Amino acid sequence: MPEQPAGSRPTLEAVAARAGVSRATASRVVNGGAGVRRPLADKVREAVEELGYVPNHAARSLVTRQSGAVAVIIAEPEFRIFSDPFFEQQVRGISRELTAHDSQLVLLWVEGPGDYERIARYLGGGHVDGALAFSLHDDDGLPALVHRSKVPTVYGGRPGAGAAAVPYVDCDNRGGARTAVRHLVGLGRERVAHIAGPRDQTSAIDRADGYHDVLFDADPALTARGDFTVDSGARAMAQLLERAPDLDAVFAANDLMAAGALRVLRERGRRVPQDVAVVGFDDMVTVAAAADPPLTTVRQDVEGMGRLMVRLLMRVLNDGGDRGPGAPASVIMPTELVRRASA
Amino acid sequence: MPEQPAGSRPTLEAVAARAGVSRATASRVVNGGAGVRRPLADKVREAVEELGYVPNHAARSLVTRQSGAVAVIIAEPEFRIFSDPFFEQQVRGISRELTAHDSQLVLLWVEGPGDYERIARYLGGGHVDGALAFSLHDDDGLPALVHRSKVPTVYGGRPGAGAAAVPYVDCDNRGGARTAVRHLVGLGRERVAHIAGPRDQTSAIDRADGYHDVLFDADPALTARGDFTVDSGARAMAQLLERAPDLDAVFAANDLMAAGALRVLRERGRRVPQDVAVVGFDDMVTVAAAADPPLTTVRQDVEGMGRLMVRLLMRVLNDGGDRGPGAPASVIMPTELVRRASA
DNA sequence: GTACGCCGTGAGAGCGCTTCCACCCACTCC
DNA sequence: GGAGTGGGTGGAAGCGCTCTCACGGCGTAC
Repeated sequence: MPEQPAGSRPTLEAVAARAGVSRATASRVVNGGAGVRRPLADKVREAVEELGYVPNHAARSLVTRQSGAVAVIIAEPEFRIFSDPFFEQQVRGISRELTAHDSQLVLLWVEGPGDYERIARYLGGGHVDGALAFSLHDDDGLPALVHRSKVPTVYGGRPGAGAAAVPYVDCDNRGGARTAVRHLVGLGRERVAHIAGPRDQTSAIDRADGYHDVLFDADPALTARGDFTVDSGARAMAQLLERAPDLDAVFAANDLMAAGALRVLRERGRRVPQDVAVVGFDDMVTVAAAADPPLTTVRQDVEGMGRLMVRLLMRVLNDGGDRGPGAPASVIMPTELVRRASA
Repeated sequence: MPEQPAGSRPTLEAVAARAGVSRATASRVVNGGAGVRRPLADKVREAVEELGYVPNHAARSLVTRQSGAVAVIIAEPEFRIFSDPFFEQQVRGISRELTAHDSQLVLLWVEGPGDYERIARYLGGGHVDGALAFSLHDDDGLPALVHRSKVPTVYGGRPGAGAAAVPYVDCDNRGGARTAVRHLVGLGRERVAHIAGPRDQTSAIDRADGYHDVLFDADPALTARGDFTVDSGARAMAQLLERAPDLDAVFAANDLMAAGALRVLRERGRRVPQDVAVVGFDDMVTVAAAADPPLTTVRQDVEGMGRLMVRLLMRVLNDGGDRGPGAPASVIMPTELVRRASA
């Protein structure tokens, strides 16, 4: 039965009094108990239990100068955000790992460049110990801004060439693309087309590079560009069909565009996979498995990437500013080809 | 050119010194400046600017006993989380509105019932001023737990009968369903089937109720149940076709199940909408518009619901514990029928 | 011309916690 | 047996902020 003054939570002071020790000792026990003799420590823990003591985060944070929170900066352009469970899985991974590190997740949703000022102020305000951000377009100003705020940050996805050398976590876009294209070639396809993503996104670039790694002398007519949306995939497919009616396979830089391609192929009477084999990328749950026919695609462990981002950040945070053995290396995660009916 | 001791951020003290006023006055200006004469206030603001002063949140929070943060509790079962941009939009709306209220968004991802303990401790710890949660299944223990923590909370989605009377924001599931079914009837359809959602989710129940509002004497053979996934929709459709081969329309309780239904109808050679008209619910971007044929569906303003949740919470927070004119009423938002090709 | 009141300002206490430092008490070593 | 050592403990100083309260100066009313 707690016996503090009603309406307010018990303080360390109260715990100390009840345990018959000083506040200093009580504090030590609450924070792990190193250097406190057993019987005393037990008495304190008992008092904590009885009083239902929960440390006041603000007070602790005030003196330790640590917030115990990490900002997750979301700045995806709308078209991607709304149509992509990707984000969700990644945040889930981040959340899980953060919990394991006793840290809180503060979500910062960026409403376009006009909002950067606010983000900068927030980060500069010392509300969070570190930040996790996602790389977008090459010309985005966010990374520079985050960098200036001095808050340790780890990126999801390889930042564009413009950005400074920052730790990031990405999947092996290029290798995954190679696997996809090799699979198509292994199926005996001889005219493998590529529906590429936006020029200014590293994931799209890397996937296109993977395509060219395998098909280094590919006919330029076999490549069309989309913007990662279903419609753009459909348009690209239509273009390709016009430019190269003899194509017998398509590697799309993501599942959404592959779905668009599938639609156009069906409309034009091309059978998948008999006439044209199709491979996507991402293994987006709602899209790939639900497509008709179900999509063969390249899977990446998005949740795992989220977790890894947190681990990397924690390492940076623990190394402190001492720059340890250099900034922690970035991590590239493997991908996996998921075979379904489309190729 | 800031002139504080290197490495540490300027404090109010520094601002006050530079402006030649007391810390108290500086504080007043920083917090709106009420009751401070113009010239002094200007001097303080100038000092703030020059020093690049940002208030220390922990210190402020320690004395005001307010965190300026709101928890968003996510506890969806996996199947839904992964396949539903719903969550994303809602969080986006919440984030936007929270920003407008100068509050931070702390994301609490619940990893199943075993994780409730942690959530309770966090909420009880006074880290947040309020919470936003989503109602799930009737038998979920979370609402009770949140309620016990005394943290003011607003729900997204009408909580089940078991929950106490809590403020919530929901869309007009029942009315939307009525509109959908009336549309089908208006098209001249005479055998309108329903693919219902899980029994223990209020949204599914309300949508089924809407169906029965219009078709109060509907043939029970015309209703099959799914669990809001694509596959379950397909299974339900197959069942319906078997039980009532003469059906000429289907109202599915969500778009995912409608997509599953579409697939089965196509496989069985039923033309949509000529033979069977199909209406979904939610207007899920990736699903409804991308379906073949594009899905006629009921749209709800998910982002708007998110924003409303925040406004409701802010009202509760501002009314304080004084219980004002009773707990704020819940809000039901209108829905809208989006006509595409499937009906 | 004096008394009263009010508004604007500053001094200072204190929010709950961590942590430095001094102290004390074994215990060991000469 | 006395001095030195070291680990365990408590006292107390802040961390940076808000807010109460006392004070001083000016305006108004009598």
